[in-house]
Amino acid sequence: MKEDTAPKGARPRQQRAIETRASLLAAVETIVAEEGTQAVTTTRVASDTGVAVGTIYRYFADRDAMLLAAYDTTVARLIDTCHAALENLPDETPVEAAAQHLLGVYLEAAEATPAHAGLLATMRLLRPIEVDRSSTGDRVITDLVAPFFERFTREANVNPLQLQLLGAALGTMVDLYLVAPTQADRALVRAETEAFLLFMVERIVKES
Amino acid sequence: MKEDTAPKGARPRQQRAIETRASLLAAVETIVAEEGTQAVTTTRVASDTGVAVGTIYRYFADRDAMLLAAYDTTVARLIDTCHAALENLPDETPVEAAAQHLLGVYLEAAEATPAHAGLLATMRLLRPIEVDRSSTGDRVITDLVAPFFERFTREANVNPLQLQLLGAALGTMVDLYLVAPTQADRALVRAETEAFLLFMVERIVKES
DNA sequence: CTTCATATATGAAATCGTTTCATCTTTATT
DNA sequence: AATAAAGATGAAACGATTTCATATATGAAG
Repeated sequence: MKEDTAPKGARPRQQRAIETRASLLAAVETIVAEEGTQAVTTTRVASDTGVAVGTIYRYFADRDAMLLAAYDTTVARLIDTCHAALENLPDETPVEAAAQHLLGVYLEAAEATPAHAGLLATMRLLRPIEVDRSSTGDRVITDLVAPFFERFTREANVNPLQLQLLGAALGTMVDLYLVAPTQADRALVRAETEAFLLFMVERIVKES
Repeated sequence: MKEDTAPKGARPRQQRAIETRASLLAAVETIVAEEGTQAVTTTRVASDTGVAVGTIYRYFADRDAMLLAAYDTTVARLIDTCHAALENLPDETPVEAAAQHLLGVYLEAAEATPAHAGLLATMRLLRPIEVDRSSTGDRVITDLVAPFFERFTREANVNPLQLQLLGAALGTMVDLYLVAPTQADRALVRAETEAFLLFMVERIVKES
């Protein structure tokens, strides 16, 4: 009996499908970087990648889901870079120095990701802040900031709300850093961001 | 000779037009508050207000412009409330106390504005951060934060970038405050926000 | 109070983007 | 080589945005 075809949300099983999915996300990232989120239309993504429009819907429930997936994969790549850079830190590094190092690495990685600001803004609109204490919409918090504090403050049970606050504020500061037109502006934003980060680190560590 | 009709971007001249424009913006705010930005469609706004769809385009260039205008007017109202509350502060009030007071007033006003978070997120997407040192997209910075520091730090020429940084970070913190589910969460977010504000005030004042 | 220029409003139709779905092709397995 | 499941297709349905030719309302001038 010829049953139904593969379910909608199925993870790709064939190599071909994995490549298709990746090319879709890459196209989204490129378009966002060059022309902004509004230029990301299903027809545009389809023609840029050479697939049919219908194909997009085999990988994402709708356009919004595609944009969110693009944010997640882009940021996941960025976070991997950060984690790799943190591996090299000696275990006895104090939290403050580690935080400064992490910020520097993140800023550098974000600079090399032109779609960063656009995808972040889109994510904020599509996944409005929710405080359910277990999952935030932003991978930067769950995958980078939270693990950082778990590693560097041993006995701590850091308040998730504080982490979200830190992550959200840092996010907007990074945005400003990325769009700063002159080198002097960048330096100023970076200095303020670093100061804020250290301020929050102290508050968080003090409470644990 | 029957020339062309009124230009597109013309400000309303008749009482009728002023009311129409206001009713459109009020409808947008209501829809955002109750069902989110995505529910704001031109047909929906038209039917909610009882005007024809075409009429919307006599007041706004397109749907995005309408949403941005809704943000601006909503926030302008909110800022007026804050300014009124600051009037009553004695002149000799120190900056720190004034800042705390301002924050409290703003949070209270934002709480009474259900469309706040939705419109803010939309504004961030539609008006990406630009650092041209003269105009930011966010009225909270230009109309509230900047005047505050001009009033409370006499000799200061505050760096606009610092103000943007402060405004952007505060904005995300206020978002978190508004969605905090429990009273305890709110209290925590508020305490952190206040601490951050005072931290920044000190940095800004110190440099002037 | 009539006229007339201009402001404001209308809504059907053009346009464009999203989404569905019946059908076709490819892949991997036997 | 046969076959079942995965993957891909693209025309068509749907829905939202936007335009525009036309109609009505307003207020100032006579």
